[in-house]
Amino acid sequence: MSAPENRRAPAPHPGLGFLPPALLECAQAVTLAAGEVLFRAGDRPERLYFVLDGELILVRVTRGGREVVLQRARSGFLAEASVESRRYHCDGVARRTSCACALPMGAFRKALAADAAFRAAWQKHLTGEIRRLRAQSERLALNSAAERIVHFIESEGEGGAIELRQSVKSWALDLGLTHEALYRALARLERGGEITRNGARVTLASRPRATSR
Amino acid sequence: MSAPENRRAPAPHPGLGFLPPALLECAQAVTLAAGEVLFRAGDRPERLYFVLDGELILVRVTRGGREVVLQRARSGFLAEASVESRRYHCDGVARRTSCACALPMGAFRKALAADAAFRAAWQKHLTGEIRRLRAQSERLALNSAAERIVHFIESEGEGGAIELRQSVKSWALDLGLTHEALYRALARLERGGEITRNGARVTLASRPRATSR
DNA sequence: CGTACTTTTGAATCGCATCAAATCTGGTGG
DNA sequence: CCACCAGATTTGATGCGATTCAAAAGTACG
Repeated sequence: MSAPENRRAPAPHPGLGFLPPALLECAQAVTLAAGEVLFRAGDRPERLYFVLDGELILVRVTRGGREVVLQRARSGFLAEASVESRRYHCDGVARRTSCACALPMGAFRKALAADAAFRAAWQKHLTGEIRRLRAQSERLALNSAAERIVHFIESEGEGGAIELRQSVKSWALDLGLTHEALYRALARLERGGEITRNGARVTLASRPRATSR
Repeated sequence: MSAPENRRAPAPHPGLGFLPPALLECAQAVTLAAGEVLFRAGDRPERLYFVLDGELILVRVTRGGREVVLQRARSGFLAEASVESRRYHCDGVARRTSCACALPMGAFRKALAADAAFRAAWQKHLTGEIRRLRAQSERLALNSAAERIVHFIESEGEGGAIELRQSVKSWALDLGLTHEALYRALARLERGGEITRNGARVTLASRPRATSR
Protein backbone atom coordinates (compact mmCIF):
# COMPACT_ATOMS: atom_id res chain seq x y z
CA MET A 1 0.00 0.00 0.00
CA SER A 2 2.85 2.32 0.72
CA ALA A 3 4.40 1.54 -2.67
CA PRO A 4 3.71 3.98 -5.49
CA GLU A 5 0.48 3.32 -7.38
CA ASN A 6 2.10 3.48 -10.79
CA ARG A 7 3.83 0.23 -10.17
CA ARG A 8 3.47 -2.23 -13.06
CA ALA A 9 0.94 -4.98 -12.70
CA PRO A 10 2.67 -7.52 -10.50
CA ALA A 11 0.77 -10.57 -11.75
CA PRO A 12 -0.43 -9.92 -15.27
CA HIS A 13 -3.13 -11.91 -16.97
CA PRO A 14 -1.98 -15.48 -17.72
CA GLY A 15 -2.54 -14.83 -21.42
CA LEU A 16 0.21 -12.24 -21.24
CA GLY A 17 2.69 -14.50 -19.58
CA PHE A 18 4.87 -14.84 -22.66
CA LEU A 19 5.62 -11.12 -22.89
CA PRO A 20 9.20 -10.23 -22.08
CA PRO A 21 9.67 -8.24 -18.86
CA ALA A 22 10.86 -5.19 -20.78
CA LEU A 23 7.56 -5.07 -22.61
CA LEU A 24 5.49 -5.64 -19.50
CA GLU A 25 7.36 -2.70 -18.00
CA CYS A 26 5.70 -0.30 -20.39
CA ALA A 27 2.29 -1.94 -20.35
CA GLN A 28 -0.47 0.32 -19.15
CA ALA A 29 -3.76 -0.67 -17.62
CA VAL A 30 -6.55 1.33 -19.21
CA THR A 31 -10.21 1.61 -18.38
CA LEU A 32 -12.59 2.23 -21.25
CA ALA A 33 -16.06 3.66 -20.91
CA ALA A 34 -18.92 2.03 -22.75
CA GLY A 35 -18.98 3.39 -26.28
CA GLU A 36 -15.47 4.78 -26.08
CA VAL A 37 -13.55 4.70 -29.35
CA LEU A 38 -10.02 3.30 -29.15
CA PHE A 39 -9.09 3.94 -32.75
CA ARG A 40 -10.59 4.61 -36.15
CA ALA A 41 -9.97 2.97 -39.51
CA GLY A 42 -7.01 4.74 -41.07
CA ASP A 43 -5.31 5.49 -37.78
CA ARG A 44 -1.79 4.28 -37.23
CA PRO A 45 -1.73 1.48 -34.63
CA GLU A 46 -0.07 2.85 -31.52
CA ARG A 47 -1.02 0.29 -28.96
CA LEU A 48 -1.91 -3.34 -28.90
CA TYR A 49 -4.81 -3.98 -26.55
CA PHE A 50 -5.27 -7.04 -24.43
CA VAL A 51 -8.75 -7.25 -22.95
CA LEU A 52 -8.88 -8.14 -19.29
CA ASP A 53 -12.54 -7.48 -18.63
CA GLY A 54 -15.49 -6.16 -20.55
CA GLU A 55 -15.81 -6.27 -24.33
CA LEU A 56 -13.87 -4.55 -27.07
CA ILE A 57 -14.98 -4.90 -30.66
CA LEU A 58 -13.41 -4.42 -34.04
CA VAL A 59 -16.09 -3.02 -36.30
CA ARG A 60 -16.38 -1.87 -39.88
CA VAL A 61 -18.98 0.76 -40.57
CA THR A 62 -20.15 0.95 -44.16
CA ARG A 63 -21.15 4.04 -46.10
CA GLY A 64 -24.73 2.83 -45.68
CA GLY A 65 -24.32 2.85 -41.94
CA ARG A 66 -24.31 -0.89 -41.60
CA GLU A 67 -22.18 -2.18 -38.77
CA VAL A 68 -20.20 -5.34 -39.29
CA VAL A 69 -18.41 -6.76 -36.29
CA LEU A 70 -15.10 -8.37 -37.23
CA GLN A 71 -13.98 -9.32 -33.76
CA ARG A 72 -15.49 -9.37 -30.32
CA ALA A 73 -12.79 -9.63 -27.68
CA ARG A 74 -13.91 -10.43 -24.18
CA SER A 75 -10.56 -11.79 -23.14
CA GLY A 76 -7.33 -11.68 -25.07
CA PHE A 77 -5.85 -9.53 -27.80
CA LEU A 78 -7.82 -7.17 -29.96
CA ALA A 79 -6.64 -7.02 -33.57
CA GLU A 80 -3.42 -8.99 -33.56
CA ALA A 81 -3.15 -8.07 -37.22
CA SER A 82 -2.46 -4.46 -36.27
CA VAL A 83 1.05 -5.58 -35.39
CA GLU A 84 1.65 -6.26 -39.08
CA SER A 85 -0.14 -3.27 -40.48
CA ARG A 86 0.63 0.43 -40.72
CA ARG A 87 -3.04 1.37 -40.59
CA TYR A 88 -6.17 0.06 -38.96
CA HIS A 89 -8.81 -1.19 -41.34
CA CYS A 90 -11.59 -1.05 -38.78
CA ASP A 91 -12.71 0.91 -35.77
CA GLY A 92 -12.01 -0.30 -32.25
CA VAL A 93 -14.76 0.39 -29.75
CA ALA A 94 -15.52 -0.57 -26.18
CA ARG A 95 -18.97 -2.06 -26.22
CA ARG A 96 -19.25 -1.76 -22.45
CA THR A 97 -17.16 -0.56 -19.59
CA SER A 98 -13.95 -2.46 -20.05
CA CYS A 99 -10.53 -2.93 -18.63
CA ALA A 100 -7.60 -3.61 -20.90
CA CYS A 101 -3.85 -3.75 -20.99
CA ALA A 102 -2.30 -1.47 -23.60
CA LEU A 103 1.10 -2.31 -25.05
CA PRO A 104 2.94 0.36 -27.02
CA MET A 105 3.12 -0.91 -30.57
CA GLY A 106 6.62 0.39 -31.17
CA ALA A 107 8.01 -1.43 -28.19
CA PHE A 108 6.09 -4.53 -29.15
CA ARG A 109 7.52 -4.60 -32.67
CA LYS A 110 10.96 -3.80 -31.37
CA ALA A 111 10.77 -6.68 -28.92
CA LEU A 112 9.62 -9.00 -31.68
CA ALA A 113 12.55 -8.03 -33.84
CA ALA A 114 15.14 -8.21 -31.09
CA ASP A 115 14.02 -11.10 -28.94
CA ALA A 116 14.04 -14.52 -30.60
CA ALA A 117 12.38 -16.21 -27.64
CA PHE A 118 9.57 -13.70 -27.69
CA ARG A 119 9.18 -14.15 -31.42
CA ALA A 120 8.84 -17.88 -30.94
CA ALA A 121 6.32 -17.40 -28.16
CA TRP A 122 4.31 -14.96 -30.25
CA GLN A 123 4.32 -17.40 -33.13
CA LYS A 124 3.14 -20.12 -30.82
CA HIS A 125 0.40 -17.86 -29.52
CA LEU A 126 -0.72 -17.10 -33.07
CA THR A 127 -0.88 -20.73 -34.14
CA GLY A 128 -2.76 -21.57 -30.95
CA GLU A 129 -5.32 -18.89 -31.72
CA ILE A 130 -5.70 -20.26 -35.22
CA ARG A 131 -6.32 -23.72 -33.86
CA ARG A 132 -8.93 -22.43 -31.43
CA LEU A 133 -10.64 -20.28 -34.01
CA ARG A 134 -10.82 -23.04 -36.58
CA ALA A 135 -12.44 -25.28 -34.02
CA GLN A 136 -14.84 -22.51 -33.10
CA SER A 137 -15.83 -22.04 -36.71
CA GLU A 138 -16.52 -25.72 -37.13
CA ARG A 139 -18.55 -25.62 -33.94
CA LEU A 140 -20.66 -22.68 -35.00
CA ALA A 141 -21.45 -24.45 -38.25
CA LEU A 142 -23.19 -27.21 -36.28
CA ASN A 143 -26.85 -26.53 -36.12
CA SER A 144 -27.99 -28.01 -32.89
CA ALA A 145 -27.26 -26.73 -29.43
CA ALA A 146 -26.39 -30.22 -28.19
CA GLU A 147 -23.81 -30.78 -30.91
CA ARG A 148 -22.17 -27.44 -30.17
CA ILE A 149 -21.94 -28.25 -26.49
CA VAL A 150 -20.35 -31.63 -27.14
CA HIS A 151 -17.97 -30.14 -29.68
CA PHE A 152 -16.96 -27.42 -27.25
CA ILE A 153 -16.18 -29.87 -24.49
CA GLU A 154 -14.27 -32.15 -26.85
CA SER A 155 -12.23 -29.38 -28.38
CA GLU A 156 -11.68 -26.98 -25.47
CA GLY A 157 -11.82 -29.38 -22.55
CA GLU A 158 -9.50 -32.03 -21.22
CA GLY A 159 -10.39 -35.67 -21.50
CA GLY A 160 -14.06 -35.12 -22.18
CA ALA A 161 -14.60 -32.64 -19.37
CA ILE A 162 -14.38 -28.92 -19.00
CA GLU A 163 -14.12 -26.46 -16.16
CA LEU A 164 -16.20 -23.40 -17.00
CA ARG A 165 -14.48 -20.17 -16.11
CA GLN A 166 -17.52 -18.03 -16.62
CA SER A 167 -21.26 -18.07 -16.24
CA VAL A 168 -23.36 -20.31 -18.40
CA LYS A 169 -24.89 -17.16 -19.80
CA SER A 170 -21.64 -15.92 -21.26
CA TRP A 171 -20.79 -19.42 -22.42
CA ALA A 172 -23.92 -19.12 -24.53
CA LEU A 173 -22.34 -16.18 -26.35
CA ASP A 174 -19.32 -18.28 -27.30
CA LEU A 175 -21.56 -21.03 -28.59
CA GLY A 176 -23.65 -18.64 -30.64
CA LEU A 177 -26.80 -19.49 -28.70
CA THR A 178 -29.20 -17.61 -26.51
CA HIS A 179 -28.79 -18.39 -22.86
CA GLU A 180 -32.26 -19.94 -22.78
CA ALA A 181 -31.38 -22.38 -25.55
CA LEU A 182 -28.16 -23.35 -23.79
CA TYR A 183 -29.83 -23.88 -20.41
CA ARG A 184 -32.46 -26.05 -22.04
CA ALA A 185 -29.98 -28.07 -24.07
CA LEU A 186 -27.80 -28.63 -20.98
CA ALA A 187 -30.80 -29.80 -18.99
CA ARG A 188 -31.87 -32.13 -21.79
CA LEU A 189 -28.37 -33.61 -22.12
CA GLU A 190 -28.17 -34.12 -18.38
CA ARG A 191 -31.57 -35.79 -18.22
CA GLY A 192 -30.50 -38.01 -21.10
CA GLY A 193 -27.34 -39.01 -19.24
CA GLU A 194 -25.06 -37.63 -21.90
CA ILE A 195 -23.37 -35.17 -19.58
CA THR A 196 -23.03 -34.64 -15.85
CA ARG A 197 -22.59 -31.34 -14.09
CA ASN A 198 -20.65 -30.67 -10.92
CA GLY A 199 -20.77 -26.97 -10.33
CA ALA A 200 -18.61 -25.42 -13.01
CA ARG A 201 -17.44 -28.79 -14.26
CA VAL A 202 -19.23 -30.40 -17.19
CA THR A 203 -18.33 -33.96 -18.09
CA LEU A 204 -19.27 -35.96 -21.15
CA ALA A 205 -20.54 -39.47 -20.68
CA SER A 206 -17.86 -41.72 -22.13
CA ARG A 207 -20.22 -43.62 -24.36
CA PRO A 208 -22.81 -41.49 -26.05
CA ARG A 209 -26.34 -42.74 -25.78
CA ALA A 210 -27.61 -44.41 -28.91
CA THR A 211 -30.57 -42.62 -30.40
CA SER A 212 -32.72 -45.51 -29.18
CA ARG A 213 -35.75 -44.67 -27.06
CA MET B 1 4.90 -37.16 -69.91
CA SER B 2 8.44 -38.05 -70.77
CA ALA B 3 9.74 -35.85 -67.97
CA PRO B 4 10.21 -37.53 -64.59
CA GLU B 5 7.06 -37.44 -62.46
CA ASN B 6 8.88 -36.19 -59.39
CA ARG B 7 9.41 -32.78 -60.96
CA ARG B 8 8.53 -29.91 -58.61
CA ALA B 9 5.34 -27.98 -59.14
CA PRO B 10 6.28 -25.19 -61.58
CA ALA B 11 3.61 -22.66 -60.58
CA PRO B 12 2.56 -23.25 -57.01
CA HIS B 13 -0.70 -22.10 -55.49
CA PRO B 14 -0.78 -18.33 -54.82
CA GLY B 15 -1.26 -19.04 -51.13
CA LEU B 16 2.17 -20.60 -51.14
CA GLY B 17 3.87 -17.63 -52.72
CA PHE B 18 5.67 -16.61 -49.60
CA LEU B 19 7.59 -19.87 -49.29
CA PRO B 20 11.30 -19.52 -49.97
CA PRO B 21 12.51 -21.23 -53.16
CA ALA B 22 14.57 -23.71 -51.18
CA LEU B 23 11.43 -24.93 -49.46
CA LEU B 24 9.40 -25.08 -52.65
CA GLU B 25 12.19 -27.22 -54.05
CA CYS B 26 11.35 -30.04 -51.71
CA ALA B 27 7.58 -29.63 -51.88
CA GLN B 28 5.75 -32.65 -53.15
CA ALA B 29 2.36 -32.78 -54.80
CA VAL B 30 0.35 -35.60 -53.30
CA THR B 31 -2.98 -37.05 -54.26
CA LEU B 32 -5.12 -38.44 -51.46
CA ALA B 33 -7.91 -40.92 -51.91
CA ALA B 34 -11.22 -40.34 -50.18
CA GLY B 35 -10.94 -41.66 -46.65
CA GLU B 36 -7.16 -41.84 -46.71
CA VAL B 37 -5.49 -41.14 -43.38
CA LEU B 38 -2.61 -38.65 -43.47
CA PHE B 39 -1.66 -38.98 -39.84
CA ARG B 40 -2.96 -40.11 -36.48
CA ALA B 41 -3.02 -38.38 -33.12
CA GLY B 42 0.30 -39.09 -31.45
CA ASP B 43 2.26 -39.21 -34.69
CA ARG B 44 5.20 -36.91 -35.13
CA PRO B 45 4.43 -34.24 -37.74
CA GLU B 46 6.55 -34.99 -40.78
CA ARG B 47 4.89 -32.85 -43.40
CA LEU B 48 2.85 -29.72 -43.49
CA TYR B 49 -0.03 -30.07 -45.94
CA PHE B 50 -1.39 -27.30 -48.09
CA VAL B 51 -4.69 -28.25 -49.68
CA LEU B 52 -4.98 -27.42 -53.36
CA ASP B 53 -8.21 -29.25 -54.11
CA GLY B 54 -10.62 -31.46 -52.29
CA GLU B 55 -11.08 -31.50 -48.54
CA LEU B 56 -8.77 -32.51 -45.71
CA ILE B 57 -10.06 -32.56 -42.17
CA LEU B 58 -8.55 -32.52 -38.73
CA VAL B 59 -10.69 -34.73 -36.56
CA ARG B 60 -10.70 -35.94 -33.00
CA VAL B 61 -12.31 -39.29 -32.37
CA THR B 62 -13.46 -39.90 -28.82
CA ARG B 63 -13.45 -43.14 -26.91
CA GLY B 64 -17.18 -43.20 -27.46
CA GLY B 65 -16.67 -43.06 -31.19
CA ARG B 66 -17.92 -39.51 -31.53
CA GLU B 67 -16.24 -37.58 -34.31
CA VAL B 68 -15.43 -33.94 -33.73
CA VAL B 69 -14.11 -31.98 -36.68
CA LEU B 70 -11.56 -29.37 -35.63
CA GLN B 71 -10.69 -28.07 -39.06
CA ARG B 72 -11.99 -28.52 -42.56
CA ALA B 73 -9.46 -27.36 -45.09
CA ARG B 74 -10.66 -26.97 -48.65
CA SER B 75 -7.91 -24.58 -49.57
CA GLY B 76 -4.88 -23.60 -47.55
CA PHE B 77 -2.87 -25.18 -44.77
CA LEU B 78 -4.03 -28.07 -42.66
CA ALA B 79 -2.98 -27.84 -39.02
CA GLU B 80 -0.59 -24.91 -38.90
CA ALA B 81 -0.16 -25.71 -35.24
CA SER B 82 1.71 -28.89 -36.14
CA VAL B 83 4.69 -26.66 -36.90
CA GLU B 84 4.88 -25.84 -33.20
CA SER B 85 4.16 -29.27 -31.86
CA ARG B 86 6.09 -32.50 -31.56
CA ARG B 87 2.94 -34.61 -31.83
CA TYR B 88 -0.37 -34.39 -33.56
CA HIS B 89 -3.36 -34.10 -31.28
CA CYS B 90 -5.86 -35.13 -33.92
CA ASP B 91 -6.19 -37.33 -36.96
CA GLY B 92 -5.79 -35.93 -40.45
CA VAL B 93 -8.07 -37.47 -43.04
CA ALA B 94 -8.99 -36.80 -46.65
CA ARG B 95 -12.73 -36.54 -46.72
CA ARG B 96 -12.78 -36.89 -50.48
CA THR B 97 -10.30 -37.32 -53.27
CA SER B 98 -7.91 -34.45 -52.72
CA CYS B 99 -4.80 -32.88 -54.03
CA ALA B 100 -2.32 -31.28 -51.66
CA CYS B 101 1.15 -29.93 -51.46
CA ALA B 102 3.28 -31.59 -48.78
CA LEU B 103 6.16 -29.67 -47.21
CA PRO B 104 8.71 -31.62 -45.19
CA MET B 105 8.36 -30.38 -41.63
CA GLY B 106 12.06 -30.45 -40.91
CA ALA B 107 12.86 -28.25 -43.85
CA PHE B 108 10.00 -25.96 -42.98
CA ARG B 109 11.21 -25.44 -39.42
CA LYS B 110 14.76 -25.06 -40.58
CA ALA B 111 13.72 -22.39 -43.07
CA LEU B 112 11.76 -20.60 -40.36
CA ALA B 113 14.77 -20.56 -38.09
CA ALA B 114 17.26 -19.51 -40.75
CA ASP B 115 15.30 -17.14 -42.96
CA ALA B 116 14.14 -13.92 -41.34
CA ALA B 117 12.10 -12.84 -44.34
CA PHE B 118 10.29 -16.16 -44.40
CA ARG B 119 9.66 -15.88 -40.67
CA ALA B 120 8.10 -12.47 -41.16
CA ALA B 121 5.98 -13.74 -44.04
CA TRP B 122 4.83 -16.71 -42.01
CA GLN B 123 3.93 -14.43 -39.13
CA LYS B 124 1.99 -12.24 -41.50
CA HIS B 125 0.18 -15.26 -42.86
CA LEU B 126 -0.72 -16.37 -39.36
CA THR B 127 -2.12 -13.00 -38.31
CA GLY B 128 -4.05 -12.80 -41.56
CA GLU B 129 -5.60 -16.18 -40.86
CA ILE B 130 -6.55 -15.04 -37.39
CA ARG B 131 -8.22 -11.96 -38.79
CA ARG B 132 -10.18 -14.03 -41.31
CA LEU B 133 -11.16 -16.65 -38.76
CA ARG B 134 -12.34 -14.10 -36.21
CA ALA B 135 -14.52 -12.51 -38.85
CA GLN B 136 -15.83 -15.91 -39.82
CA SER B 137 -16.73 -16.71 -36.24
CA GLU B 138 -18.63 -13.45 -35.88
CA ARG B 139 -20.39 -14.21 -39.13
CA LEU B 140 -21.44 -17.69 -38.12
CA ALA B 141 -22.89 -16.29 -34.92
CA LEU B 142 -25.37 -14.26 -36.95
CA ASN B 143 -28.60 -16.10 -37.23
CA SER B 144 -30.05 -15.09 -40.50
CA ALA B 145 -28.82 -16.03 -43.94
CA ALA B 146 -29.10 -12.44 -45.17
CA GLU B 147 -26.96 -11.08 -42.36
CA ARG B 148 -24.27 -13.67 -43.02
CA ILE B 149 -24.19 -12.82 -46.69
CA VAL B 150 -23.83 -9.10 -46.03
CA HIS B 151 -21.19 -9.75 -43.40
CA PHE B 152 -19.25 -11.96 -45.77
CA ILE B 153 -19.23 -9.38 -48.54
CA GLU B 154 -18.28 -6.61 -46.12
CA SER B 155 -15.47 -8.56 -44.51
CA GLU B 156 -14.07 -10.63 -47.38
CA GLY B 157 -14.89 -8.41 -50.32
CA GLU B 158 -13.53 -5.13 -51.59
CA GLY B 159 -15.59 -1.98 -51.37
CA GLY B 160 -18.88 -3.71 -50.80
CA ALA B 161 -18.49 -6.22 -53.61
CA ILE B 162 -17.03 -9.66 -53.94
CA GLU B 163 -15.91 -11.89 -56.77
CA LEU B 164 -16.90 -15.45 -55.97
CA ARG B 165 -14.19 -17.92 -56.77
CA GLN B 166 -16.34 -20.96 -56.33
CA SER B 167 -19.86 -22.17 -56.83
CA VAL B 168 -22.64 -20.75 -54.75
CA LYS B 169 -23.11 -24.22 -53.39
CA SER B 170 -19.68 -24.33 -51.83
CA TRP B 171 -20.08 -20.75 -50.65
CA ALA B 172 -23.00 -22.07 -48.65
CA LEU B 173 -20.59 -24.35 -46.77
CA ASP B 174 -18.46 -21.38 -45.75
CA LEU B 175 -21.52 -19.53 -44.54
CA GLY B 176 -22.77 -22.47 -42.51
CA LEU B 177 -25.97 -22.70 -44.55
CA THR B 178 -27.56 -25.26 -46.80
CA HIS B 179 -27.31 -24.37 -50.44
CA GLU B 180 -31.09 -24.03 -50.65
CA ALA B 181 -31.14 -21.45 -47.87
CA LEU B 182 -28.36 -19.48 -49.54
CA TYR B 183 -30.02 -19.50 -52.96
CA ARG B 184 -33.26 -18.34 -51.45
CA ALA B 185 -31.65 -15.61 -49.37
CA LEU B 186 -29.69 -14.35 -52.37
CA ALA B 187 -32.84 -14.22 -54.47
CA ARG B 188 -34.69 -12.40 -51.72
CA LEU B 189 -31.91 -9.84 -51.29
CA GLU B 190 -31.75 -9.29 -55.03
CA ARG B 191 -35.51 -8.83 -55.30
CA GLY B 192 -35.33 -6.39 -52.42
CA GLY B 193 -32.63 -4.40 -54.17
CA GLU B 194 -30.09 -4.97 -51.42
CA ILE B 195 -27.60 -6.72 -53.68
CA THR B 196 -26.99 -7.08 -57.38
CA ARG B 197 -25.44 -10.05 -59.13
CA ASN B 198 -23.28 -10.02 -62.23
CA GLY B 199 -22.15 -13.56 -62.81
CA ALA B 200 -19.69 -14.34 -60.04
CA ARG B 201 -19.73 -10.76 -58.77
CA VAL B 202 -22.04 -9.85 -55.91
CA THR B 203 -22.41 -6.19 -54.99
CA LEU B 204 -24.04 -4.64 -51.98
CA ALA B 205 -26.40 -1.75 -52.52
CA SER B 206 -24.72 1.26 -50.98
CA ARG B 207 -27.66 2.26 -48.87
CA PRO B 208 -29.42 -0.63 -47.21
CA ARG B 209 -33.16 -0.62 -47.51
CA ALA B 210 -34.95 0.61 -44.44
CA THR B 211 -37.11 -2.04 -42.87
CA SER B 212 -40.12 -0.09 -44.12
CA ARG B 213 -42.70 -1.88 -46.16
C1' DC C 1 -26.72 -37.27 -76.33
C1' DG C 2 -26.11 -38.59 -71.78
C1' DT C 3 -24.14 -37.96 -67.28
C1' DA C 4 -22.96 -35.32 -63.34
C1' DC C 5 -23.43 -31.31 -61.09
C1' DT C 6 -25.32 -26.85 -60.00
C1' DT C 7 -29.19 -23.96 -59.65
C1' DT C 8 -33.93 -23.26 -58.50
C1' DT C 9 -38.52 -23.84 -56.43
C1' DG C 10 -41.90 -26.24 -53.30
C1' DA C 11 -43.83 -28.14 -48.97
C1' DA C 12 -43.44 -29.87 -44.32
C1' DT C 13 -41.00 -30.06 -40.09
C1' DC C 14 -38.07 -28.89 -36.31
C1' DG C 15 -35.29 -26.17 -33.31
C1' DC C 16 -33.89 -21.85 -31.91
C1' DA C 17 -34.99 -16.96 -31.04
C1' DT C 18 -37.96 -14.17 -28.78
C1' DC C 19 -40.84 -12.34 -25.24
C1' DA C 20 -42.39 -13.08 -20.61
C1' DA C 21 -42.03 -14.14 -16.05
C1' DA C 22 -40.71 -16.66 -11.82
C1' DT C 23 -36.99 -18.25 -8.90
C1' DC C 24 -32.54 -18.23 -7.12
C1' DT C 25 -28.09 -16.10 -6.08
C1' DG C 26 -24.63 -13.06 -4.17
C1' DG C 27 -23.62 -8.76 -2.57
C1' DT C 28 -24.84 -4.02 -0.37
C1' DG C 29 -26.54 -1.07 2.87
C1' DG C 30 -29.80 0.01 6.49
C1' DC D 1 -29.70 -9.78 10.45
C1' DC D 2 -32.79 -8.56 7.06
C1' DA D 3 -34.46 -5.85 3.07
C1' DC D 4 -33.27 -5.02 -1.29
C1' DC D 5 -31.23 -5.09 -5.78
C1' DA D 6 -28.77 -6.78 -9.94
C1' DG D 7 -27.66 -10.47 -12.16
C1' DA D 8 -27.91 -15.45 -13.29
C1' DT D 9 -30.84 -19.36 -13.77
C1' DT D 10 -35.00 -21.70 -15.13
C1' DT D 11 -39.51 -22.62 -17.33
C1' DG D 12 -43.32 -21.50 -20.59
C1' DA D 13 -45.62 -20.14 -25.02
C1' DT D 14 -45.25 -18.53 -29.67
C1' DG D 15 -43.42 -17.51 -34.26
C1' DC D 16 -40.04 -17.54 -37.71
C1' DG D 17 -36.44 -19.16 -40.46
C1' DA D 18 -33.42 -22.76 -41.64
C1' DT D 19 -33.25 -27.65 -42.46
C1' DT D 20 -34.89 -31.45 -44.79
C1' DC D 21 -36.77 -34.09 -48.45
C1' DA D 22 -38.23 -33.81 -53.13
C1' DA D 23 -38.07 -32.69 -57.71
C1' DA D 24 -37.46 -29.87 -61.87
C1' DA D 25 -34.70 -27.09 -64.80
C1' DG D 26 -30.32 -25.41 -66.30
C1' DT D 27 -25.29 -26.15 -67.50
C1' DA D 28 -20.73 -28.17 -68.49
C1' DC D 29 -18.24 -31.79 -70.41
C1' DG D 30 -17.04 -36.05 -72.58
